[in-house]
Amino acid sequence: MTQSTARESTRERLVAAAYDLFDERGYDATTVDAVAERAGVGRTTFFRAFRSKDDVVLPDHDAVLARVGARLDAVPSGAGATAVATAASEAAHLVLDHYLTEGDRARARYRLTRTVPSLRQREVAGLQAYQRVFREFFRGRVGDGESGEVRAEVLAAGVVTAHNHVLRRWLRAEPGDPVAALDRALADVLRMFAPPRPSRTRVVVLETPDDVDDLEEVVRSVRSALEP
Amino acid sequence: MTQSTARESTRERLVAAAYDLFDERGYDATTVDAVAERAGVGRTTFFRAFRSKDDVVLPDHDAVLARVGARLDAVPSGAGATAVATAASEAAHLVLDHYLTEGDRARARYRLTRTVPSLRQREVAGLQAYQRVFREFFRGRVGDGESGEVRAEVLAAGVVTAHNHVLRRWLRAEPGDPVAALDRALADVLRMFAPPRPSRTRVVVLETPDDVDDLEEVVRSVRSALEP
DNA sequence: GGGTCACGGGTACTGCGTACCATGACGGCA
DNA sequence: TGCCGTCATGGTACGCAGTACCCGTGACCC
Repeated sequence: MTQSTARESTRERLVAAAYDLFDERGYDATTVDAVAERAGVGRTTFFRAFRSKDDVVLPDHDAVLARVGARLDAVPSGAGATAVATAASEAAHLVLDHYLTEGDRARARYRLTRTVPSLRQREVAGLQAYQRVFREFFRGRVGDGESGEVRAEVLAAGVVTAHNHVLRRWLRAEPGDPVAALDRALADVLRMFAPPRPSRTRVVVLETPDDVDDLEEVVRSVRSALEP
Repeated sequence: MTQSTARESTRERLVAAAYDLFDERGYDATTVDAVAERAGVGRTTFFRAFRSKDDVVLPDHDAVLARVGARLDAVPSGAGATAVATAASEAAHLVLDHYLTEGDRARARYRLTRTVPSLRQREVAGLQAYQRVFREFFRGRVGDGESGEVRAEVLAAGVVTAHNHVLRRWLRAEPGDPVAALDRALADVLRMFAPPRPSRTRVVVLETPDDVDDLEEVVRSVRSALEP
């Protein structure tokens, strides 16, 4: 084995361990130490393979952003939701080549050539699920001291990340209905990015009389939410 | 003195100490301990006044996000590109006004007299990538019945991104006049949220005879739009 | 055999953010 | 006047991300 192959193996083991733990405990509850321990390597090795914990989910981030932006730039003004969803899907697929390892890439290419049409149909509806992912991600993180880069790039990278994770699980060829597998993977993504603690804080803007009426509804909902 | 006033005073002292230290050492080199010490309060008090170190320069974050959402919710589903773009621009300016008021106050009090590390190149490139992504997200959702919540989510991400970018650029000011650097950063953000150029692409559905009649009208309007 | 080099491991450190507990000031109350 | 609840504050300890530095190991070359 050459050195580069050995390093790739270590990196792959870290990725597998990380995603396993993300599935089990969620992203925030997964520590770097746990990832390194499960991968059977030291903590230092982890930070040599990845610049940060986020880097496991968002490798080579800048290149990804550039490619996504270039693909989206090709969408003409006034295009409908389907065109945008297709572009997002294609952009995500575009970066899969950058994300997946050699072995996964071969499998991905093989499967995508046969299943991309149906996948795209699925994506058009699935984009709304991704929006939920983003919403949940933001709810738990915006303004809570997360680094600015994470906040800034969630929108652009979130779709790629979710897509990546979904396809990564999907391409593992789970037996059974692939659509059901995709749904399970999506559920895993939602759980992975769920906020650590549900917020009991509600922000209400009062500018019009209707806002006051809405406030009463908010009060009721909060009150009921606080009931055991 | 009431308690709320005393707490406000503490908060103000913390803000003053923080910007003092940001001025002297830069944002990253300023620790929370140093801010608390200079303000003459304990570390715990700092985290009671601000949820995080970022919160010192990103105050009232949730409220601002709510205002953005409220503004965008006022746009009816199916509104045209101009209405959405206008709402987005107004919401962006609303947020920027809020934050830049804080910034102006601090800027008036504390001059950035020291040169701190210059803006990293990847941040400059990143802003352009965000610009494309956000614009495309908006463009794809215009008129397709998406809820205002989705638009709010997207623009909130953009606003947070943009504002954070401005502040980072400011706090890590480039060599030269910090005020001019801030103005340039602001100009970038405002340009980022400027309404996109009017589309020259029209999607026409032909299902009834009336549609054909409409096509002629479309042709005329496009033709006139193409006139200089 | 010895030197080099890439890689992994270990250790200690800084800093952010949280949890928990003690304290002292303030105000109500008997 | 003295007791007591409340609350802002401060101190301490902890967890975790990320960095710096040093050391061990094994492959490779001269």
